[in-house]
Amino acid sequence: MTTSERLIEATRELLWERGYVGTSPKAIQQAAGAGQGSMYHHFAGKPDLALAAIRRTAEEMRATAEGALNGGGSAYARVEAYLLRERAVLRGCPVGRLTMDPDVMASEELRAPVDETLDWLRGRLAGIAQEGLDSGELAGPLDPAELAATIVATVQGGYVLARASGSPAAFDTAVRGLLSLLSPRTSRTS
Amino acid sequence: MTTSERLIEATRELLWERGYVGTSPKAIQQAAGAGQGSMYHHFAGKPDLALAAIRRTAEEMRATAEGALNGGGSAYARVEAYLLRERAVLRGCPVGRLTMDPDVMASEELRAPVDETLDWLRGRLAGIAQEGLDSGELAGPLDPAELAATIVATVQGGYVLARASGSPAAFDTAVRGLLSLLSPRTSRTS
DNA sequence: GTCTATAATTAGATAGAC
DNA sequence: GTCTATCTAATTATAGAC
Repeated sequence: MTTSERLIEATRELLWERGYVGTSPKAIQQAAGAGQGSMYHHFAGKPDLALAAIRRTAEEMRATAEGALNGGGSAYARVEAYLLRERAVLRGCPVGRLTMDPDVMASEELRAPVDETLDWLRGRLAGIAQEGLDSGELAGPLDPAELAATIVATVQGGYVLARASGSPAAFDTAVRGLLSLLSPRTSRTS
Repeated sequence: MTTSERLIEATRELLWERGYVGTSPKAIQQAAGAGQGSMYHHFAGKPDLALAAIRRTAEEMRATAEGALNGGGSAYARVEAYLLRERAVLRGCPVGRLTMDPDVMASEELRAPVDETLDWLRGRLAGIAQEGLDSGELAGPLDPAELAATIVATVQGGYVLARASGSPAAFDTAVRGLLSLLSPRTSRTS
């Protein structure tokens, strides 16, 4: 792996673990096994390096989500596959956690990949929800965009609950609750 | 307000805005209008002051939630009141955001109030969900604890979506989606 | 209780040799 | 491309006068 690659990968790990504010150039250099001069040769500074790292992480998250969402089956089955896919729950979402980073949110450039990724995910899920409504698998009145936002929010919030309690169980519990609400297999009408 | 009070309040604001890692003693002192000696006289250091601030914020969040949840009406109405209560959405949850702070999560003492608050909230909502199930307002099979976790997760994740997009709208969208799923007023059976 | 030194360490770079 | 100074400011305190 090239030095530039190692710097980006080290930054990705540290951003995930400690966030932007909590990640120092020195820590990046040590994790990457690169000197100061090397880092500043390849990147203009911490924001520039973070941008490269965030873009790559965003791309990876998108690819991972797409892998679960295009697996075929009913709309419900695809959403379920997305919700139940394996996750490093206690590490949190490497993209979503950046929204709690003041310096990332303050930078138009750094926030853009975060926004675009979550926005893409919502759109993708809304499309699937729409299919479910069209086929009658999901019975309205339900708004596809609202459902999609609820699904993404449950996942992002599931990470919060899991980290707070120190156990992945809380994430799973939230997801199971959502799946019960979405489940087309059982009547829940009062 | 006493100096000690001003230090705690300033710390609460800064923890909400910038997190623990992003908040320096100097910034706290300036915001509180207190000198270094003053801060270290009243508190042992940054962790000690943060603990006082986090405990107070946790207590406040609990009181605010309780205010919405004990408003009377049906189970659905109380959950709705909680979900639709006014929030500084773009600021995020002052308790939930701490779960993304590595130094807070690494400290048993600092994490405890965060864990306890979200745990209390889940329990409180589970009780209300149970009432809804008992009265037939909500039709099973739904697990009260799962529903509660989904509700809290949707709120916590709603903050993430809102901050990512730079607009409170995403929070509202996620909440409306959840309310539609919970709504007892309409048949959604396939 | 509050204030002003003082200080070791880190943050975030720049400069220039190799 | 990488390395070793060098640099200014911030971080997180401690010491001791007032």
